[in-house]
Amino acid sequence: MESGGDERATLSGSRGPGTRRERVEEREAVIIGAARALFLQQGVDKTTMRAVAEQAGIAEGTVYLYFKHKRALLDAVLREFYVDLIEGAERGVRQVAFTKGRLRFLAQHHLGSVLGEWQMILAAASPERVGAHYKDTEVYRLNRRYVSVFDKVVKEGVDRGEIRADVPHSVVRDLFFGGLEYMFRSLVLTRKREALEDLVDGLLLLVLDGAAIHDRPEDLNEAPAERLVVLTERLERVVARLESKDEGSP
Amino acid sequence: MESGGDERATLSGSRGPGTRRERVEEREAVIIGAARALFLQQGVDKTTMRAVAEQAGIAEGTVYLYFKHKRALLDAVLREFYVDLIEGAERGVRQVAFTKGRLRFLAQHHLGSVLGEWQMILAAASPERVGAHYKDTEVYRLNRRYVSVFDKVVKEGVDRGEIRADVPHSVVRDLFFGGLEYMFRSLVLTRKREALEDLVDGLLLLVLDGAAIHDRPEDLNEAPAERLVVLTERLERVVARLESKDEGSP
DNA sequence: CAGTATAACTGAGTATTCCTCATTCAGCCG
DNA sequence: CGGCTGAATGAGGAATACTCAGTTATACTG
Repeated sequence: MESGGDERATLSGSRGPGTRRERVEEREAVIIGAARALFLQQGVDKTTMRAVAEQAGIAEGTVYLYFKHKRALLDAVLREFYVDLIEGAERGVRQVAFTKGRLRFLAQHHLGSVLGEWQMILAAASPERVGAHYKDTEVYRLNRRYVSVFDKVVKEGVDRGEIRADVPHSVVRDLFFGGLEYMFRSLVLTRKREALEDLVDGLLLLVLDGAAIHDRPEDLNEAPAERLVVLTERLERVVARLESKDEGSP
Repeated sequence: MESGGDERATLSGSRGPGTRRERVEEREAVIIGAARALFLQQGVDKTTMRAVAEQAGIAEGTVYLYFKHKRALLDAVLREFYVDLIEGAERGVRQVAFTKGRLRFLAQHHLGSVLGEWQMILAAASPERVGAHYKDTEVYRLNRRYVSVFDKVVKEGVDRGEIRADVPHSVVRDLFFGGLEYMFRSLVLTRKREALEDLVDGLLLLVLDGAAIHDRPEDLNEAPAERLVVLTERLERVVARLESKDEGSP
């Protein structure tokens, strides 16, 4: 799929920007760029391969020398998109100290990127993506890498005592990214992009503090001994379960 | 689009199941049913109009007498889907008393319905749906009606003092449904459908109580009983972590 | 009941689009 | 300069959404 080898290409290319190999890669990049622009502008479905070729300044058949089908081309575009997204997320997280700030950054970064290129995100989530072989694709792995940036932030937050440990990670993740995706749809629909920061604040407030009202102060001081008893029983049950599981497996 | 009037049709239809009008509507329903089955089974894109016609027992051209294009047919199918969804949601909410229970029902109902017919939900969220004229479509209005069931529950929760009023409604809604959609994707991907109820519990826990830990620094230096409380909370966190790590196998 | 107007239906044909492949082109070596 | 190999081309095949001229079924009238 990725073109034949030709490793013996020398620097002797009198014409063109460099070696044969370099020219091939250059052209691949041109095609991806053309596709990305068109996909973004008019959507994936409405972009014909003819238009991509035209935009790239080559013949239609040539595109198929570089990408087996339209889907492979879309994958390459998605790859570029994800690489940028991941890069930005990792860099930003490194520059912020505490969990809340990191989550705020991730949310803003996600919304900002996605608002610019939402066709990509939708394409990445298109029907076939949910089907059988999705897990074998590179886009899936890229998605995992992106999501893992978030996971790491949460995990560190738990270790620091900033985030509760009794909520399954997968739920936190789904809520965060799912919520973001719906918020971005609302944004696109209402076109009120200036409200982005307020939305992110609302998201954080909700994800961190919840929607319920608790009049807890009394609860906390109520019968500490009772709570310890309950807790001990829970601990014993967990340990028992863990022990029995260890026996069962090698 | 919806066939000519013919309001003067009498009961005199000697053949067929009834009047002309009735037969037309009957056939429309048959087409929608055929399309729904095929869309569900193999996805919208891979379902050809020829296949729909065949399944409905009519010629391909006839389908176009009832639906202007494939998209219109999809809209009709979505309409049916949403009507069922809304009906179920309203009925369930009526039978549950408190906000938390209602939200739990809505989440389970949504996940259950969507797991059965996820192709529909994905189709409803397809790229064009986010574009310019989405707000003019009937699917948009149906979606609003469905979502408004949730909104009403939240609003009542606020009135009763069960739900905080200082979180924007739109954010709660996006978080809830967006989270559900991502959770359902995880479900489809991992195929662990038996975990549905646990997931819903996690969602509610998170949406209602939040992910953050709030310890009160001043408490730390107070009476032993207070410190016991803090200690207990820490223990609880550890237990929860053990328990959640233990999740996944019997 | 025969005749007819009209609604309902049909499927071959059109246009578009993804993709293939026989042919042509361009650069590099002896 | 001649020949060879990889790159590029664009006409053509196949699939599919949609159209329309022709056909059939139905309901109404005399």
